[in-house]
Amino acid sequence: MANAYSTIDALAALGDPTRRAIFERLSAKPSAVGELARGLPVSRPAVSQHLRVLKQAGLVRELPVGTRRIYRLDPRGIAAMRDWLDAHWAAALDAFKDFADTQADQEMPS
Amino acid sequence: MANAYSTIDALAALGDPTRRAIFERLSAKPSAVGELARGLPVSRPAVSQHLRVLKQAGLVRELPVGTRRIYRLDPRGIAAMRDWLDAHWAAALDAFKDFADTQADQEMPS
DNA sequence: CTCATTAGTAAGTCGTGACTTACGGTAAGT
DNA sequence: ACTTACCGTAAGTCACGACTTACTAATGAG
Repeated sequence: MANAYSTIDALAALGDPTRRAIFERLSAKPSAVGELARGLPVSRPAVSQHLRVLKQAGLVRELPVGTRRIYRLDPRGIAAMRDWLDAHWAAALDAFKDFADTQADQEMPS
Repeated sequence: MANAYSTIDALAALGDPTRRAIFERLSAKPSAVGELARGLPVSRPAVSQHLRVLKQAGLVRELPVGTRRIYRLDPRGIAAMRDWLDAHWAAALDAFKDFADTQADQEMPS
């Protein structure tokens, strides 16, 4: 089943600051692993491991070109996260409305 | 400065699975700490600590009622995350377009 | 056919943070 | 005033994961 753009994995992946940095750099420009590592305070293998996590989370796609692997963001993973956020945002608004009504009922029973 | 609805903190906060569970329960219904803990596989102090992180991330608001503290989601924190995602999503699309053009130029120089 | 460049993997270290139990503090009920 | 219920904080433990330094593999150039 590998990855199905599950928001769960995406949020866990972006929980790490280094992965967020990689994510932001890729949003500005698709890049190879070494290129990313040169602009970050971690080693190249570390970047490689982070990219694997991001890929499994459905946030990143890779395409090999020669001996290099160009990584770019996967809009589908981002869209899945946004849908998840929107759903809970809407649910929270509804739930708070019900909650407020209940409170009002308790304080003004009639 | 406390919290300013920074997406950075919000993503880090939702990176933890227990905090995501709390977040989802609060989206369905504002709840007190003990009520949340009763439905989760962790102790009440653990829930308390998670709620503090969520609050500092701008994702949650609390209102004291008697000896209890009712927690509910803060739409502003969610909106900040969504804006961040949308910005990077748009940037990624533009960057990929430029990237594709560059690739085409390199393969068909004229 | 080397040699150089790029990148993923293995193995091991180490700090962080997610948990626990114990405690103190506040509000409501009797 | 005493008890009960609810909650945050302190302190300490422990596992996980984010790093590192090897090593191996694959592609391109000379």
